[in-house]
Formats: sequence, structure tokens, C-alpha cells
Amino acid sequence: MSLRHAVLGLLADRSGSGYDLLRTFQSSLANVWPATQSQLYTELNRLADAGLVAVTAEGPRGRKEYAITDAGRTELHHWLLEVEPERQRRSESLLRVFFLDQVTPEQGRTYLEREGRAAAAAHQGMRELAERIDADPDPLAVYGRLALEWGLRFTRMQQEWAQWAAEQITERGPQPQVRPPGH
Amino acid sequence: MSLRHAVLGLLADRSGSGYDLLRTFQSSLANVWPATQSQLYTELNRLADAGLVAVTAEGPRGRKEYAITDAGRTELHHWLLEVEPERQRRSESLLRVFFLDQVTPEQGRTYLEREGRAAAAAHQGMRELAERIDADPDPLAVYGRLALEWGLRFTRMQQEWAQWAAEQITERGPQPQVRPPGH
DNA sequence: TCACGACATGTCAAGGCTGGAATGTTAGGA
DNA sequence: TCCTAACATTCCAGCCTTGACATGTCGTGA
Repeated sequence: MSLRHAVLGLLADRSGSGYDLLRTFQSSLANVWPATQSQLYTELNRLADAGLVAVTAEGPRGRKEYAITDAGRTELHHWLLEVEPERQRRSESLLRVFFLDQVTPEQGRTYLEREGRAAAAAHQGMRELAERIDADPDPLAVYGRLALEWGLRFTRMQQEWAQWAAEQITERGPQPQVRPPGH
Repeated sequence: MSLRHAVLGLLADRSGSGYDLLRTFQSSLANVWPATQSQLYTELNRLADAGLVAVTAEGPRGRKEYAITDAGRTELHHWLLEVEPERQRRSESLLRVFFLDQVTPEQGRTYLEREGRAAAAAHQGMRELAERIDADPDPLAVYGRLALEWGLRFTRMQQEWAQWAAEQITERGPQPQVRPPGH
């Protein structure tokens, strides 16, 4: 759905080939909208068919440089400002929490502690990235920095929540929550 | 992918028909793993084929009551404890933030303020739900309450971040970030 | 008794995503 | 000069998701 707009947004900043875009997706955009190689090339062809981007140059190795068109820019603005974002989220981690009554409290606590550690590790990685960015600010990445800050706050929240949730289980003490296989 | 485990988890708590499950999906589970009717019925048939659930009774109106099997319970436990959760998330809201340099600072601020209000509203809704639950605790929903707390913390974080981000734009002052259509 | 809302399931087309395979070119270092 | 890593694109099968359509039953209140 939004892959189309992600590509448009990238090409609005600067023109590039599918290969160029792919690297951007794998680095900065990977955390908010992952995309695979085949997805990207497919989408570029679709966008070109729709007239939202155009091939402006062909380079060696069959390289095609894409640029956004006026129609593409219009579509991008429309999406940014007038289309209500899809805020619904799917979270496999959280889905599991609903079913934690299927395992022992110890196992549940172990799961939450693992989630907490994963969040802490992600947070640490982002902190290092943030320090690098703040030390050498890239004026083009002002808004990327806002997104990164979101990530920092999110992972911190996640970590604190996991710790709190694990404590909840401990405090309530083991309850008869397990149904062994076989009814 | 995980719809299968969501269904197993629900049936592990209590048996029920597709229709029963559908209502659970639309109420409590909707926030972490939305599913449509056709998806659900398809998945139930697949699970039955795989022997992870079984029809234990047939009622009026063609109602089929499904129950989890031992194999299903084993699979659920395996998934809960031994399969690394998919933590990567897609966020359309955040994707837009990356491209906010395509609009004027005023428009960017407006977008962030709208996001902040949406988060605040979601937070309020969850707070009311939490109050109702805490006033009349359902022992079966202990873990659901943990998930709800996650939602409360998430929406609060989201709201605070949006406010902070909007201020960032204000403080930096309008910068030459707009590229008008037509290069 | 009869209409209607809730109960209940099934099917399908269209489209998107995943992961992999296939194919070939080019620049640069050993 | 030759090899290799990086550059660069295309295609595809299989799967999941979405959204709609189709079909029918049962209980209850007017």
C-alpha cells in the first residue's frame, strides 16, 4: 500500500536507480517500512506505468535512473497531508502476551525478560546512531532524526514495560493458569 | 503467519465456533492482530486439516465448535516459547515523518499535532477501558491487562513525542525545505 | 405468524508480499 | 590480465490478505 509513497518520498529528495533506493530502504527506512528487492523493482515499474515517476537516464549495467514527476509530487503531497494514516498496528510480541496464561508464570516471566533485553539492545543501537548523527548533523536528515527519537522513546518504553510486566507476574505469585496438554 | 497461533491461543482458553472467535478478534484482539471473517474461517479449516484443532460438536445453524488438540497445544507452546517473535514493525505514520521535508514547516507541524491528538484520544479510550477492567477484574484477562498497559504507555509516549517533534520544527524555524512541483 | 436481526459458514477474485532464482555488467585490486 | 565484489534488473511460484458476495438458519418481539 504505502510502499508506493515511500518510493515517491525517496525520489522526491533525489533521483536514483532501484539499486540506490534499495540501499536506502535497507539502511534508514528499514525500521519503519521494510521492503525487499523484488518489491521495489515491481513498484518502480508500476509507478512508471502510472506516470508518477519517469526514467530520466540510463547508465551502465542497465541502470535506470528514476525521477519523480509532477504528478508524483502531487500524489506525494496528497498522501502526506490529506490521507489519514493507518495507525493500526500488528504486534506479534503483544499477541503472545495475551496467551501467556498458557505457560507457567516462570516461563511467562522469562519471555518478558527476553523481550526487555531485546528492547534494551535495540535502544542501545539507536543511541549510538543518534550520537553519530548529532555529532555530525546532516541537514537533510532533520526529519529522520525525529523518527529516530521516536525509536529511542519506543524502545525505552518497551523495555520499561517488559520489566514492569515481569514484576506483575512475580508479585501475583504463581497462579493455577496452566492447562497441561490433554485437557 | 501468526493468525494461526492467535486462533490456537484463543481455542486453548476455551472452545468455540468461528463466529465466537470472530467476536473476540473484533473486540480484545483487534488492537494487536486484526483479522477478517474470511481469514478466520479459512484458517480454522487449515488448522483442522493440520490436526491442530478439531470439531467437537455441531450446533444449530451449521455451527461447528472447535477445540484445540494436543498437537495444537504443543504447537502453541512451541511458538510461545521457542520461536523468536517478529519485532519489526511497519509504521505508516512514521514513514511520513521521513518525508515531512517535502511540505512546509507549518504543514509538518500540523501533521504532528494531529498525530498527537490521535494518540491522546486513543490513550483516553484505553484509560476508560482500563478503569472498567480494574474495577471489575476478570482473572482470565490478567495478561490482557498487561497488553493494555502496553497500549497505555505506547499512546502516552506517542503523544509526548508528537508534541516534542512539533516543537522541534518550531524551534528550528522555517527552513528552505520545500521543493515546489516542477523541480 | 411473520419479519428482522443475530447467528453461522463458505467461496472467490484481485492484489500484495516473500524468498529465491536467473542473468548479466563493470570497476578495481592482485 | 584475470578474478571478484559490487552493481543492476527481471521473473516467478506460493502464500496471505482484503473485501465482497452468497447462502442459509434460528429466536424473539410486535
